[in-house]
Amino acid sequence: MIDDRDRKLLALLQEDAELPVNDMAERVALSVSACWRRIRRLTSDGYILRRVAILDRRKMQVPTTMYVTIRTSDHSSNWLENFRAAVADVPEIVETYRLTGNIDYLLKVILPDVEHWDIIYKRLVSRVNFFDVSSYISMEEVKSTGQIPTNFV
Amino acid sequence: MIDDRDRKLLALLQEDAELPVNDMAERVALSVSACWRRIRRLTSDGYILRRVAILDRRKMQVPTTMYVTIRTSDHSSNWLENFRAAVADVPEIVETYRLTGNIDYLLKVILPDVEHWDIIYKRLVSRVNFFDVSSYISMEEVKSTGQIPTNFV
DNA sequence: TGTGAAACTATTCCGTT
DNA sequence: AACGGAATAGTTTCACA
Repeated sequence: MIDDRDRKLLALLQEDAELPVNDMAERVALSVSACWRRIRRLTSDGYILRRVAILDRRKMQVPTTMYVTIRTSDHSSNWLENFRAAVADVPEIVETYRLTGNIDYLLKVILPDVEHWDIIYKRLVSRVNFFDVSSYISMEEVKSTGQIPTNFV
Repeated sequence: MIDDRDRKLLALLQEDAELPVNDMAERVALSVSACWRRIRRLTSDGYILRRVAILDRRKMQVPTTMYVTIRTSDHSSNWLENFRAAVADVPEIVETYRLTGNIDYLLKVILPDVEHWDIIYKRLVSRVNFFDVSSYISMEEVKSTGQIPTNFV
């Protein structure tokens, strides 16, 4: 189990994984070694999965976000496997969820521009059959914390 | 502008931001100093925004993902400001996009369990008026790379 | 562009509570 | 079991060739 200090450390690391242990130790009122041991434990216990760099979408020339809802009439495991493989092969599709309700799948797609979706779309439908594919362009990112909630009010 | 080596470095850093410069240098066939200078440039030019820790959702007791579509009949800037503030105040809402088409907003919500959505829902509707709120539970994360595409086939 | 030394950080060790 | 302090090991950073 983790305590409030651990939670605080995890929140800090979610914000900035480059903070020196020294600084983190100060923020949670611990010695460097105690703090370091906690971080090691949180890592080996699997709370911290990895540390990654966040890149600038505009700089990387992929500023466009689209969401795509998918409905299928074929609910066989064969179809799913096929779909899964197709989705895995397209780097522009960064997230895919199977949902409850009248939408079967939701894709998040990251693209250089809206027109590029057509290429991806064609690549998908050439490999998988769909009953319905509806796409929504993101006009504005109102909120985006890459962080999971660590505390609850 | 960035070249193929830069692109490779960025891809590596997106995968694992803890790699020592030494290792990265080997992977792109560069000297440590040359590689280090590239990384510094990529950072100061804003390609690399920051480095963050990725936490385990299950370990953190928030395994549930929901997507919520929102439609409003009030398109005033006042409503938007109100909505934006409400969304900002809820840590469980990790992403919010304004979309084209018949869905106005799409929320991604991270929760301890499905039941918890009711609490969030009540908190939202107490502050903002909605025309329609539809929620979809994620049954399965089919794909999720926290990475933006760095190269195109 | 590369070398190597200085500066900074992470990590381990050990005695204490 | 977990802490703090001190010693050690490893990386990053940068001046200079």
